[in-house]
Amino acid sequence: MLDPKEQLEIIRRGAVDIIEEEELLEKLKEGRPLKVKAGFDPTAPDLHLGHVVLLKKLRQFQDLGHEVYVVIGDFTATIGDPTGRNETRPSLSKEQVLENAKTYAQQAFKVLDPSKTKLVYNSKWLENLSARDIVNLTAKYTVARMLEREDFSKRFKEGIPIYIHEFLYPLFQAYDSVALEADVELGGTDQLFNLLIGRAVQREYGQKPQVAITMPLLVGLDGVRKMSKSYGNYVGITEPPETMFGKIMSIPDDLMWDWYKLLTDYTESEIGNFKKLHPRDAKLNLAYTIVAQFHGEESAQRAKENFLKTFSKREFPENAPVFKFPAGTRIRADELILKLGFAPSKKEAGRIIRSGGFKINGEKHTDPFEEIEISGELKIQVGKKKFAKVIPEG
RNA sequence: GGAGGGGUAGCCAAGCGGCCAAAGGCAGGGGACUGUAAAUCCCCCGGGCUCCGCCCUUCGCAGGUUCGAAUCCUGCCCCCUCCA
Repeated sequence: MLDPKEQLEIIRRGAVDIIEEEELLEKLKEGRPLKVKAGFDPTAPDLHLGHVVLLKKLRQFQDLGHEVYVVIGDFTATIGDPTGRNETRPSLSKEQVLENAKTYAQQAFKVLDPSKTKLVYNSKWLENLSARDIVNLTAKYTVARMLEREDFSKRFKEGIPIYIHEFLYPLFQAYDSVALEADVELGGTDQLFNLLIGRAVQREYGQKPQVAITMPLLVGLDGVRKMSKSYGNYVGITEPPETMFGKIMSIPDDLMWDWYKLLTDYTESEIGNFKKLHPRDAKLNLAYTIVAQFHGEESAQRAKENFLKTFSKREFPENAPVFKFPAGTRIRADELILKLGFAPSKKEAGRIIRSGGFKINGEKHTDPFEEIEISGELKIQVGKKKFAKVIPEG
């Protein structure tokens, strides 16, 4: 194992807060593998680059010889984290949660080392708490302290309802730490409060408090809000290389340095060098690097070439999805677009066509009612990003 | 339990008997420009109809009054504020 100070150095990289660093150093000096915990909400079954920031840090811990506990919040998922906006989160069925958890693990192992990862479900211990246990747990924390949490206090002031069960969420998360006797808990900066409650509650249960480490929240494709599936500004880690590449290329320039820092292993000075490049080239490299992490160098290379051809040289992408229609089919333009799934309604398809966003074999067609005959291969383009090959069959 | 305020499209928010598929903003889509960046400009943004017009469904829910309702009345549900 590395020297504690060197370990600390690595751990500190990219982290926003380590509470308390002294304590962490102490724990590291004990020379044992630390129990490092991070929770994941299995409500949506897909991990995105936002999660990767955390996963990468966990991976570092593993590489330093520590033990990572991925806590699937299958129980807490049914409560819903009080983020304020997703209040009516549907509670998921058990099967659904397990299903999601499986995908989660699978995806998480693209970053984590499976042999050093313990996958645990918090229903295992939370489900068996009695009313008395819960009362005991809730007696460990005060309403005043709970209201310190920013979104609670804000909602409280603005008169937006706060349900009592929402107070339970952080307490249960804290209890996870008690159950696991966690040494360290990792989370996004939005988790700081919950992580701190974990410390307080562990102390109450006679345990040494965990060290809370927060990582920056990755800003999503829009360059404004944190990456989140519900904002649609995310890059899923299982998305095909081409899609990933394209999405990354569309982020605002300013954002790319954050991404470099949080999603790649480049050093500060290397990143500094990229800043001297044309922003487009720096971004191409970013996209390449990230895609390579999940799909390998080869796919990344292909995705890059595909990108350059399609968007710089405006060539039709050879790997466009293929749709087969019976030979000689005659279909109206707007209906075709709808069939290809490139518009949510015929009306919308019509609008796109009228405004010039529809091309067949590179030629604009602006009449939504045009009858298109499918006799040979047609290269269809809708908007800038949607491509399909339509070929006759039979 | 009492008094008052409010529920409008993905979100915010006008409208308060006809000209309302419903102003404006944001988000989103298409086009121009370009580096699928940003900024800017133009167009669009409930659905259907071969569509410069017509039809259907929408303004918390259910009824009612009207030739005509998002707008008025009744009941119900939900939210907020103050008081208890």
